[in-house]
Amino acid sequence: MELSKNYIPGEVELKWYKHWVDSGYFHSTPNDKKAYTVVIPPPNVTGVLHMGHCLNNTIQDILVRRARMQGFNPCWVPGTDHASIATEAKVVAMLRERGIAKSSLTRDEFLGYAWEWKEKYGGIILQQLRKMGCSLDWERTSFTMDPDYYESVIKVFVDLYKKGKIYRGKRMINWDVRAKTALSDEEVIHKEVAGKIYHLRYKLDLPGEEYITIATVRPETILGDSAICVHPKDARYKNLVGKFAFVPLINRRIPIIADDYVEIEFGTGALKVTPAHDMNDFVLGQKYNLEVIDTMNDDGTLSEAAGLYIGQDRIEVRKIITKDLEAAGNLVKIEDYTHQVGFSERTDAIVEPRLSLQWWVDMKKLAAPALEAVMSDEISFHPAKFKNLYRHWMEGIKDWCISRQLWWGHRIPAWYDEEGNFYVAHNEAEVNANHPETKGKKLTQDADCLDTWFSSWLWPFEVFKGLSNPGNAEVNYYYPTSTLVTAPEIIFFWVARMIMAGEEYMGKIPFKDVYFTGIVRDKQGRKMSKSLGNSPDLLGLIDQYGADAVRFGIMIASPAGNDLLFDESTLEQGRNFNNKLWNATKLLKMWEARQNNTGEIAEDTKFAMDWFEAKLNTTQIEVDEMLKTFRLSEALKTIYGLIWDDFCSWYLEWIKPGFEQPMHAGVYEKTVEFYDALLQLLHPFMPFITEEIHHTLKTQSEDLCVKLYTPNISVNKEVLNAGALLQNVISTLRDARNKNQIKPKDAIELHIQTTNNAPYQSIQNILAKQINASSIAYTSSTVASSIVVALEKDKFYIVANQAIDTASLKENLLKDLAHQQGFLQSVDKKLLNEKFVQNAKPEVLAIEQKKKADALARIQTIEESLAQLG
RNA sequence: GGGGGCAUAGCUCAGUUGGUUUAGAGCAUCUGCCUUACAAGCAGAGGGUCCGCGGUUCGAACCCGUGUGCCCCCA
Repeated sequence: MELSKNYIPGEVELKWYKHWVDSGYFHSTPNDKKAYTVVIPPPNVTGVLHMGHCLNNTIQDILVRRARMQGFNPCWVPGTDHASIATEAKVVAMLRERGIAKSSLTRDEFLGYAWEWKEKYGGIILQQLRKMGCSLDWERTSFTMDPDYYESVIKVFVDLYKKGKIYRGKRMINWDVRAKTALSDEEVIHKEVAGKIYHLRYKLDLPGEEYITIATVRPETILGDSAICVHPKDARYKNLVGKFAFVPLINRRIPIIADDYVEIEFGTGALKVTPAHDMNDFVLGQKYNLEVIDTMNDDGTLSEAAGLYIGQDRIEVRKIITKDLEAAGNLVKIEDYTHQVGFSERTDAIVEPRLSLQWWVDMKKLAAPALEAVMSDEISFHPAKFKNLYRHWMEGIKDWCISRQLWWGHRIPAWYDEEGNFYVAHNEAEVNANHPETKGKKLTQDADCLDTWFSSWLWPFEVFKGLSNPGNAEVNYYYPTSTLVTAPEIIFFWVARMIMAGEEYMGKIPFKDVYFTGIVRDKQGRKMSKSLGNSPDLLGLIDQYGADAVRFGIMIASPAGNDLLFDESTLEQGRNFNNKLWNATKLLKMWEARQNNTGEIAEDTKFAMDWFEAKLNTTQIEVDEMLKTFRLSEALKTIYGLIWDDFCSWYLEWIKPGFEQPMHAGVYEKTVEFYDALLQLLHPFMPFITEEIHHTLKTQSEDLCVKLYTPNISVNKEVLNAGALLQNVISTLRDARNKNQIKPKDAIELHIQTTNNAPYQSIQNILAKQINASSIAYTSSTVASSIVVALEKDKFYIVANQAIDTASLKENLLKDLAHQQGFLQSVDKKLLNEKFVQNAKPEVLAIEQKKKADALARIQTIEESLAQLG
């Protein structure tokens, strides 16, 4: 078989992915093996694959493929999230392009368009995951708005309401006065605006004409003031705390309170507190039990509660009230002031903070067991540093606002009668059944949807219908899942809440390990984002480098627990690695065609085989350990080094027959076995090329994808050390050749002066081949006219047909000598320190003594060599 | 404002309970090689105030304090 010059990934990837899926390798059903379950963090249904997904899903695929090869029954569940806000925004934008306003549609008409959109674009991201090689069980593809899933979300809402864990309450939200809807933070665009800051004085409730002056950018909101706040350490106001002041124009008497929230330096250091119209003021209001006076209607005009200017728009009122304040003598001064103002993404109206009735989940009780699960390591976080963060958040947890003023999502199962009473139930019929007084009355369902995360927190069990079909065989088998791989920024949004839901509804934690990936940044460390345009086109990269190379590139640059600085050069490194693997394959195929079965295997070839076997075994153990502790990047680096350096650069060169010489069949067979083992180790990281080469090497009875992996745990340490010595000698002698400008083609004669010939004799042929020596001899005395090299306690004399550069030889030896002497000094410093000798552990002492002996021996060797040079 | 994290070679990172030959790897750089698998390669080399300061200890990259710089989350 003729193999191409370079490895070409495209067709190979398509071929094997299809084969794996057709063979049913990715589909799991419960059996007597141990389950290894992973649920994908469901990407937004309208999303397209970006670098974050690439990293996240590569990691999951590595874990899942590895589990498959270890004999688990792995199940990796794919799916998508309906992503209410993001999707609704896209649908609204699409409609706008077609000239259709959302406000002109009924709810059902709008949802019709949304579903149409979902059907059209919803599958794209799942197709892209196939290109990456992800071994997902496609027969289990789930969606957070599948009919069963939808029902389960409603069920959970009703259940939590019944348990008293869901309630209705007022909350500060971003209000769009034009669209008359709440906005999520993501929908508010902050712009810098040149405005004014107004200094206003409030008369104090004290004898005489005393005032306190505050600064505000929104003077019209003073009508909703319920306190003035100063910093407790502010000397100017210390004696006013606990006194009262009057709101100008309406003369409401409000307290002066102290809180270190106030910045002393800002404005006058006195803050007017308007709990109904400012986020931070609302918090202060709750803390100090202040009155909440909502002075604004939903269209931005002032309400009855304002007392003045009722029905006029707040922007107009700002102008009028300024004049009235001036007339009343309350206006101290107006200054120019540039500040951030929020605008509605959709209507461009200035967003007003406003109180609104919302649905809430009472988190305190849900959080307690979820906190305990992580603190006790029942669930392990990797890296563990996220435990602290998690604890801090869970201990100060706030209630969760779950209602959203959107149509795309799970509609809140609450019905209102015309008197404003509300009833929570699965459907209207159930409301009537539970509350007979509602029969015949007009009931209206709550118009809002639930927060997307209120459905995603059920993901780990509802993908197995754990709620819609409780106790079914699948959920019993696959739940709890094994490992969750996700981004740290959703530790609270998603991870914490899944733990709560798991405990609440399954009575069990949802996963045992959570691996937090880093954030993908560009070379300059900037987060990848659409607006910066620094997000590369992933599919383009796969086309250019191949999926394996992309997986390699992203993993090699992902230190565990750190962000990933994406740089295309690592993909290039991945492509080069593909090519290296390909070339090694070509070499083996060449040897296969030129085998010879006669005669004994040479001593040094046997040594090479023993050495590589030991190296392979010991590295497999290391890699296992790294993968167990989720150090995936290190594991890949280790495998990369094992293949490139140990296997290709050392081992293959050591066993390589002379020019046009045959390869011993026994050696060939063993080498193919080694290579296959390497491919297997690498397979979870680079599945396509490894499968391809596995089958190129020879006719296989099974695919690598499902081949069981059993590492050999016995390691021959002695042969490992002998190999390391050989490598060291080869490198040192090659260096000496280089430094003396001996051309690679020129052969040398080598004389070794040592007290122990044995270690060299078994590897003599390898040594000769690797340093291009025509002969190797042993000597007990110095060799004249040679290049002398000192290594460990031995000396090597290189005789070459070449003038010897004594000066540079001497320089090298002197440098080495200085180093050894410095080292000896540092060891002596310890050994001559009585306290060290008294306190150090005996084994540490022994090590230091050995270091000293070694250093002395080496110094002697170097000095002898120097003496010889004269 | 509250909380968390990080700082080791030009870059990205390892460095386990403080002692493992006066700190290791990959990439990049430099030198020499078109050597019969591979120039997308081979062989070799250089490169460090372990962020600053102070402390604990016989001994600190590692532990403690402090300063500086960067990053993230929440409001």
